[in-house]
Amino acid sequence: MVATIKDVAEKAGVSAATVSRVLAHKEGFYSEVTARRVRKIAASLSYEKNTSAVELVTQKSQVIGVIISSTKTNFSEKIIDGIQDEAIRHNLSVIMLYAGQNDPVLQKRALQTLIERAVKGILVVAIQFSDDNLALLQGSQIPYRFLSTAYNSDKLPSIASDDYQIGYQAARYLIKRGHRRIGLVAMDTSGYIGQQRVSGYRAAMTEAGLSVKDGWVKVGMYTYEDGVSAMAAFGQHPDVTAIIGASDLAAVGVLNQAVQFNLKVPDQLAIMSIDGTYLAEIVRPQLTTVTQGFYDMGILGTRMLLDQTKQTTSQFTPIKIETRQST
Amino acid sequence: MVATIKDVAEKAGVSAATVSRVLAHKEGFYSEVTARRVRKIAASLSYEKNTSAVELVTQKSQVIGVIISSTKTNFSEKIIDGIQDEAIRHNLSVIMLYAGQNDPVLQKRALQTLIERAVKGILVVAIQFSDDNLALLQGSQIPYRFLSTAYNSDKLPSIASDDYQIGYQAARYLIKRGHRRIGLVAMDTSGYIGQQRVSGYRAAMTEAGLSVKDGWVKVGMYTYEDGVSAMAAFGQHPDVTAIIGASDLAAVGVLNQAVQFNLKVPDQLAIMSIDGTYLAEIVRPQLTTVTQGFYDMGILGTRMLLDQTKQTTSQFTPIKIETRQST
DNA sequence: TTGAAAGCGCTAACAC
DNA sequence: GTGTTAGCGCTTTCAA
Repeated sequence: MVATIKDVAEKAGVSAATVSRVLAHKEGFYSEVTARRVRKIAASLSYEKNTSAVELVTQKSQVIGVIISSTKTNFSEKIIDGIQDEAIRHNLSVIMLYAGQNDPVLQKRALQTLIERAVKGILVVAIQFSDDNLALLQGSQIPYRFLSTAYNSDKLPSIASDDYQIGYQAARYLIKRGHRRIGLVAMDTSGYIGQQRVSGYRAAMTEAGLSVKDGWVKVGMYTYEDGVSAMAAFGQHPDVTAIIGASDLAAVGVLNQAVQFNLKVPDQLAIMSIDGTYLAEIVRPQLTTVTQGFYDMGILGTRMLLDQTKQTTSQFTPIKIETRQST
Repeated sequence: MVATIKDVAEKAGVSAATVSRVLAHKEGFYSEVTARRVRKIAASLSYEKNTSAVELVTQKSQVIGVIISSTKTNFSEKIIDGIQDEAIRHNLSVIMLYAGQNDPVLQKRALQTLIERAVKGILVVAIQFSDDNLALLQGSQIPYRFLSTAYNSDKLPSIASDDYQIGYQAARYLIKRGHRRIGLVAMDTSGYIGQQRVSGYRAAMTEAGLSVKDGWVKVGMYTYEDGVSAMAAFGQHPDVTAIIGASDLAAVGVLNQAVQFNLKVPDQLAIMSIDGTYLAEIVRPQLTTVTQGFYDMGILGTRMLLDQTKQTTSQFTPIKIETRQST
């Protein structure tokens, strides 16, 4: 059997309360002498606090839960780094749960695990919840925040990039460089993010007096394969001179297929991507990107979770364009 | 306030015991009529079980904990997929905790979080624990298993690739293709894995009557940058005709630096990598790899965690060589 | 088929 | 400084 606080108390010749106080560092509630004895015995017994009991009686937890998708786009890592770093600063533990990309059952499972544990807050990374899971989350009384998933309404607190601006800035950047025929590929236009980006892109085109031909916008799910097949659809002699990939991975797909077609990048075809993960830097040519502030999303999200007063305010983290070799 | 079992019981006009039985699906302990009423009221109150209380009283948990490193080599993802899939099959929840790569403090923090929660089992992925953390884990009475981290001794249950074989097979593959001067790069020889791989590599060389020159083995920490600088150290006119990278990422570093030197891959320099993640397939030329069975490690690790009888048996998952364009 | 009661391990008044 | 006591929300005998 695992040692309990009682075992320690008994062996140390004190009450459980005293042990509790010593182990919780409640300064000034015990003498150094007892403290030392208690600590020694606790260690010798391999005593570990039973968190279930602690949380049950204190009615609070020092844990924040993060729900992430097992997505193939790889930016979550940076968001998580941000969350971790900020959580450590506040002396909180972070537990992460996987939920499939668009699987309501897995989402619910992850969510429920967190709610039942009454975590201090929930961060949902890059996942769009189904309606009933959203209701479950909202009914739970637990502070939450969506990272990198803007919902259509401002009623849901989220931290993300301004996806309209992403589309707009990317297109504008290419237009400024002389491109007039620009493709946008692998975007999931069934979601808000994709819709916003396409809108931004269209706005930039229109603003420059350019029209968008049918076929220039190719939808997908941000994957590598979507990039490949989009480029394949454009063919060996694409009628665009530049393509924006919906993610770094998708852009690499475009790039590889373009090379396959013997197209010189960036001379015959410019490629730009969205995200700005390490991938953009390790492929050749390196990809010019609209880089998102993922790390900051993690930091900010964690901070806001703890600051109840700001619960419903959504926020954008800044984006920036990093010029590399592909444009 | 959040609704408790008592609230539900009261409103349903039954005892807490009955509510508990209904909600835990203890067949045959209640009538369908009460069950229906209880369920309806529970839902209307947004009642959620308090897991702390459940675990406190039942003394067990349906959760397995996974400790992962925030490493830059990116294979953990597949291991985690395996863990998830197998866990779902057993109706278990999985929570993941980050621990820095080699930071005993973060390791301890993660470990403690898990131990205090009395999880059903702990899986440690790609992390080498410090001695005291190892002691902490072993003293906890919780089943555990190391994935992709073989320890020097067979006393610690682990599931990993046979790293000696990885080094041996990789070198042998290249030797068979006619290479006689082969480099090995970015391996961390302060750890067991790196040591084993180097031994295997040396054995294959010796077996073929080849000697290993000073400078052919360059150490590192499996990173992209290590690959780059190793290749830089070999220079524009390397005295090897093939290089084995310690990870896919490291091999990409080698590749990029080689291309920078205007070396044709694979004609002037063959490159091979270890891991076999998606990276190897999306770079050009695609990398020939010693592919590890990461997904299977996850599956197997989870399964063995639950099967106490096999607790201390270590096991290897098979490796295979996938020929691609870089050799 | 249901209820009463005990108790899991811990913390936090409150008393001394 | 330290002990006593009550009770967090739940499950599980035991009794009815």
